[in-house]
Amino acid sequence: MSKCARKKYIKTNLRQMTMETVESQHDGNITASLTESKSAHMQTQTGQNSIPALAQVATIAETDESAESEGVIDSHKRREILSRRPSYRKILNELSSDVPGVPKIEEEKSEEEGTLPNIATMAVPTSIYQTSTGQYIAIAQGGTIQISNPGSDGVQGLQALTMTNSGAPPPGATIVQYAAQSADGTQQFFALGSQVVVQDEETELAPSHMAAATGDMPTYQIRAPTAALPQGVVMAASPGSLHSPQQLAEEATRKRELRLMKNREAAKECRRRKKEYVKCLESRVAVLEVQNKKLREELETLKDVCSPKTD
DNA sequence: TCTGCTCCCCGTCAGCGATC
DNA sequence: GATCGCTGACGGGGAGCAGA
Repeated sequence: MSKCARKKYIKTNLRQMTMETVESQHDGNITASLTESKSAHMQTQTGQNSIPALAQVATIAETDESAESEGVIDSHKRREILSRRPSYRKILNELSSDVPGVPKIEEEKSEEEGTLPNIATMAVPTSIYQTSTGQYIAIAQGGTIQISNPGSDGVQGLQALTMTNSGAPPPGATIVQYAAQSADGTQQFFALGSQVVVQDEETELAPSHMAAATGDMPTYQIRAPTAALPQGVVMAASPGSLHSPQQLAEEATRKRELRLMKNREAAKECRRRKKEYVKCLESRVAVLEVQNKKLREELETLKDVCSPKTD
């Protein structure tokens, strides 16, 4: 079995174990199964195959080749099970409602709702981008660009937010390069062609991390000297206006790029939630272990008190 | 220094459920 | 029924580490 295949097979088995764990949680057997799962997971992370849980997986993976084919056969069934699994947020919130002290994952107020009411009318279908440092850049109607720093780290040096189309990009495709902080302290966008996005005059010039701290977000304007509409923004063509096959192809490419971009962001968010979920479960395990220990001690104490003394 | 392994992160695809 | 968001699965790449 190749390294990659073995790795995936182990992953799959671990995942199956985790799934059983989650299901058993819903049945109320939280502590034991969770602990098992956690230990299995942690053991795998450390690569120590002498520990029982991993040894079990390793045995499956390395000595029982027939299990692999069975695993392939069962993959559809497993997939069916997995596909019905509720989201992490859902599971966590269910757990939270059962047990006080477990923080809930907040329903995210989407940036679209909160800060960008006009996004729906914008040409760029997804108007919120995130830089590699977590900054959110939103393009609002009229070419206004908003930058939001979720953290307090501020922006150091040059960052690039580049959106390109794989293959041959259609004319008009958005290419945005974001220079977060230039040497002279100003912030600029470089959009398609030679357009420069400059800070809105009405906005007070403030460091981005300050803006994040105060909630004030600087706004930016795409300066397009020759066009009424900012050319760095891809305007959505109405279906009726698409005639030639080339235009249709461009539209399809644009849609695909948009979908990929959205999915990319969704995957990031999903992974973030998953991490949060796992952290929460781990902290719960810790709490329950302490609780369990206390109860055992209490039991022993009661036993000592109640049992008749023997010589 | 090189090689192999493991872990982690990311982008993409596929499939499902929810919503319109 | 179409669209959208979410998430598991998959494959790739980089970083760190241990052994040759």
